[in-house]
Amino acid sequence: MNNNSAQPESVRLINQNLELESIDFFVRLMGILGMPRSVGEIYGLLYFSEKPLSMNNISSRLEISIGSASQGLKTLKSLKAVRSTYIAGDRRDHYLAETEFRRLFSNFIKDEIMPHLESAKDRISRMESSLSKDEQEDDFFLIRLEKLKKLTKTGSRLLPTLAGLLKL
Amino acid sequence: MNNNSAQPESVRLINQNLELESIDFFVRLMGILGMPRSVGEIYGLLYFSEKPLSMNNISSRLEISIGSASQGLKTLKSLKAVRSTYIAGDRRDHYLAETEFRRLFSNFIKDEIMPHLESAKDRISRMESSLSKDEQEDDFFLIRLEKLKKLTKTGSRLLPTLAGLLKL
DNA sequence: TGCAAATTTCATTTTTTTTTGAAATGTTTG
DNA sequence: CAAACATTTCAAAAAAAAATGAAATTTGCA
Repeated sequence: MNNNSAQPESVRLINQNLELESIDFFVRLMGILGMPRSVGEIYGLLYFSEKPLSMNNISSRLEISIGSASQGLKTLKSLKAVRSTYIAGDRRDHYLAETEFRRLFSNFIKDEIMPHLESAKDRISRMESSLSKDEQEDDFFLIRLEKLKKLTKTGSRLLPTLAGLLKL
Repeated sequence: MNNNSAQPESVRLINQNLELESIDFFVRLMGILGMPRSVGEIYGLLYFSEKPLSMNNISSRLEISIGSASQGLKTLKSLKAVRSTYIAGDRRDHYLAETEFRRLFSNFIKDEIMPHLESAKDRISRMESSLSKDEQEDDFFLIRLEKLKKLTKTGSRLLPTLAGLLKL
């Protein structure tokens, strides 16, 4: 069943080890960010690929289904971690890794974290309005609410700044 | 007297709404950090509890198994997000939320992120030594490796600092 | 010390997430 | 325009993660 028959493009020699280490590296990194394995695999493969790869090529090299490849590329595109490139005489899309981690993280924060922080603010408002008369006098509750507000405020200020600090 | 079923301690009125919003809040926050739901539930419950709660109390109020409660408290203890308190005349442990988010995040970074960064460094070394003669001359590979090194270096510098910036 | 309550552990079950694969849809070009 | 290829979508299968619950262990006190 080792029939990966049609590999039309790139019969170049590839540094198998580098590729495997890269995939491993990014599977873990993406894992920390809560992304599925396939997303890390695809990015890791593209990261050290000099030429753009087609979806088919990606899916056969990584031995993942084209469904997974399509889904994973969609995720990576939405994070702008990957971009597609035109290749003359080939109607397929070809993908390249975007290697500016700063932008990558900044998109991640914007897409995956900030929406939570926004809704957290509403939730805190609801907490405040649910306080009974007694609780409104009780420092215990007031202090804890204050801490939550500071947390979300500091978060919304700090996180978008954070990516900027990555001068990569 | 069988005290499994009833709540022996604290028959005080509890602000049900506040509690639910708090649990919701922390389930999501912990979720971002990759923690299971039960961990967020426990912390959310403790966060607005004026008195320390026993494990049994926690598990029955949240309707989770004591196994889950034990496991979740273990995680929270290891992050120092929770501490146990002695209560006279009661041999059970009682838990309180630790509300200094700064320390909480700093422990999270130390326990959950830094180890990955450490092993990333080894992985990058392996990548370097796997480069062929040709690749060692090829800027493409050298630049990408350089970027990975900068990423891990900046990460190990920035992340531990980050928690410190949270003046909460 | 011995016993019972409290807690931890961990094999099993349940739930959630991810992947697959095939059908539907979209796209290019002969 | 149609047929050939390329991509997306999504129900179902597979895999991974979390929760359960009961047995094992630990702890405190009578």
